[in-house]
Amino acid sequence: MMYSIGTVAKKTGISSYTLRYYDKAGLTPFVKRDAQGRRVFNDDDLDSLALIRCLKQTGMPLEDIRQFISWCEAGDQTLSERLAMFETQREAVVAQIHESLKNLQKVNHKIDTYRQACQAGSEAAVDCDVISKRSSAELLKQVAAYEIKHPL
Amino acid sequence: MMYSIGTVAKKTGISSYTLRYYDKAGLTPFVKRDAQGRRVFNDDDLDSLALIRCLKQTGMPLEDIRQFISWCEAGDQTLSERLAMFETQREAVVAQIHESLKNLQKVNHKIDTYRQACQAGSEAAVDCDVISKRSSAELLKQVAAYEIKHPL
DNA sequence: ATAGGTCTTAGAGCTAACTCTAAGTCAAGT
DNA sequence: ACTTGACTTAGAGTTAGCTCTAAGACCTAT
Repeated sequence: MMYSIGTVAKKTGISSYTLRYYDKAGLTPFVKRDAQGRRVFNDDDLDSLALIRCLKQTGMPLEDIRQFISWCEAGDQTLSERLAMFETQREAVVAQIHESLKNLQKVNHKIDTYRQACQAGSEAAVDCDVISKRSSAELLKQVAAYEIKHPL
Repeated sequence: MMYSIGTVAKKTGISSYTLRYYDKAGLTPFVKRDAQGRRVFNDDDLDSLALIRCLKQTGMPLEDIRQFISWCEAGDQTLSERLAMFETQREAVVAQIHESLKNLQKVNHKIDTYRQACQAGSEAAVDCDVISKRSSAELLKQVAAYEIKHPL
């Protein structure tokens, strides 16, 4: 299947402005053009866009993504660089999740104390601001519960 | 204990430029001044900074954090707004973790295939690009393993 | 008393990642 | 034939969140 930039924008939620910006930045050198010079996306291109979005979401700057794409274009002699990149990026994602779990813990604790404060009608009544340290296991269970409601 | 802006910068890793920027933006109206007009931070202020950082990390814009802080300054009649804010923010954090788990899954899969490709010396040999869907439970186990190495 | 360090302010500059504008091409529909 | 609409380009503008500069005040140690 072939898709125009507008169609891809709708399908992916990435605006056509942004898609052109990515193209100019060298993130999508694989996108072909038609006789009129307009971009024509195929299904592989959509997969690549999904990967670009994934990398971006993990906090990778566009410049690094561009590097990765150019390794892909270069072929098999860059396989180990690409593997190393993803291994580094895995560390980043796991650390990110770790950070988020800490933030979740803090937010949960705030919810606990504000619930009590709302009941009491006053903040002063509940100022034992010691974190009721929920275990990591409990936090993971909480995420897992969300997970069950909204599967991957 | 009292701390100068420079000391707080070192303690928190937030630059003094940024601390002044936050102050100008209304995020830290609680910070007192000395006779010379210099900012003086106490331990409560450090706690508030930690909370500000937490909210920022969960993706909340500074403007919303400013709103929250001004609710805090306003006292008990804003308790329910603050509770509602944290409840919303919890949803955001959980969704964030959910996104990160999806990204982790994708990155893991890439690592799997690039390992095989590196072995084979060629990408073409491994192009069965079907995601070897790891269960969410497995992903959570992976995070939990990290968790054990680097406890909260 | 003078140099160094830390602070103050207002405001300019920077970066990443868009986001949009202007001017123009092209093809399809009425 | 002509309008509509989607596309093209180069390049300007925007936003958030810093990051720094310049000019000056003040305290402390030599």
